Amino acid sequence: MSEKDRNTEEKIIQAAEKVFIERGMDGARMQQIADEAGINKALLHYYYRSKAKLFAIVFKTAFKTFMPNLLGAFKGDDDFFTKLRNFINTYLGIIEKNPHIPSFVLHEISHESDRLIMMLNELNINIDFIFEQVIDEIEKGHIRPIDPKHFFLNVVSLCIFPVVAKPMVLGILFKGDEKAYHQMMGERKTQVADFIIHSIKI
Amino acid sequence: MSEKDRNTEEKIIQAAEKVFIERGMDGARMQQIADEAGINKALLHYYYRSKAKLFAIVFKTAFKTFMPNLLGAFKGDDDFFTKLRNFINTYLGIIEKNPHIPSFVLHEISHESDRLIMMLNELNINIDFIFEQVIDEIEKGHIRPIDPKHFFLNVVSLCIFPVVAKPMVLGILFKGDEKAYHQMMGERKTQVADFIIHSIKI
DNA sequence: GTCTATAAGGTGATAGAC
DNA sequence: GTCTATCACCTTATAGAC
Repeated sequence: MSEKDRNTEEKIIQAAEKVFIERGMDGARMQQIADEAGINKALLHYYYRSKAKLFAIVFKTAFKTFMPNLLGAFKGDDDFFTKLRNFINTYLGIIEKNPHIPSFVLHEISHESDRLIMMLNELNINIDFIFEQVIDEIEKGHIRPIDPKHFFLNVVSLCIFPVVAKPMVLGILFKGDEKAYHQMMGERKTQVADFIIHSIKI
Repeated sequence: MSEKDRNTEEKIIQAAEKVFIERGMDGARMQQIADEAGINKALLHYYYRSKAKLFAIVFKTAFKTFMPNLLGAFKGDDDFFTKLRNFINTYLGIIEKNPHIPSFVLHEISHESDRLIMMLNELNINIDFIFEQVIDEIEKGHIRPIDPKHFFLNVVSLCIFPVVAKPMVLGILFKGDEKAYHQMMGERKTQVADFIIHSIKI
């Protein structure tokens, strides 16, 4: 594969990412992707046979970003609360750098539960060990009794929702003030962790 | 307006709601809406001139469902915690009955922040009085110090996210078991309220 | 590998008969 | 009001020259 090829491939993927994430599969246009990449439609099909194939590549990458292997934060011998803070810090950091990924993934996957199940199997995600840690902490009397599934769902909800609903949050909570919104999002790492820990710590 | 008109109009709107909410503006097809309504495309355009106009009607209704006037839960003389529980109960109840509305609204609005701002102005939403109540409760020593905006955002996140991310939650937390997912969602009213109140109550 | 031109099929919207 | 037929346009995808 020549240098030129790699550059063009790269340019196409980057353009495709931008357009697909901005407009979704149905709203995206091959023409716009070509324009964004500085080439023409024919070349797009030369490299990636169809819109569907190109989308699949973009989606897969986005999915891995949305669902990174950050469960590692819960491995190791740290204090449970430390691990929790690490998880939240890492995840909010990723989301901060890729703020449009969550809504893209959630929207596109809402019609295609089959693909989701395949991807989940592929990534071999298993979070049972987190549930076990929660139960362990309850038994040790470190945290109050709480259903581990609700607990985990709460953590993730508090991290992801504010970016998925950015337009609403921006409009209602900040009356359109982008700067205020970003400042609030910056505070979120500590705010979310504090909120959760206050809720569960005995 | 004759009885027949009203029935056809009604049928069209219901069909449009189903298709638009399922596939989004870009993914929806007038043909599918016509089929769903048991009529043909021409009649669709006879009643509602264009796809855009029909979509606007559906979206507006969905938006009002997504953002109902449930701030009323925070008015009145009840205990703050009672009001909070009422808010969560009411909102989760609405979401339970319209589980596809949130992701539809959030997705469609992500490209059209102009329309959003207009709608928000139209609905004249003002939640400052909730922030004041939070500050009041802090000063009275009923709840710990917390930024009211973060607090409110947390409440809403915990309510909405689990339905927006249903496919993910279903796949990861419940390995595809729909029944288990619905049972969990049923527990959510008390779980969310308890989680929040544990976090803020002194 | 990259381009222009064009095919092939779909989609929103309208004309016109009933 | 409701239908069939059709237009005009758009979009993906390919053919073929360079």
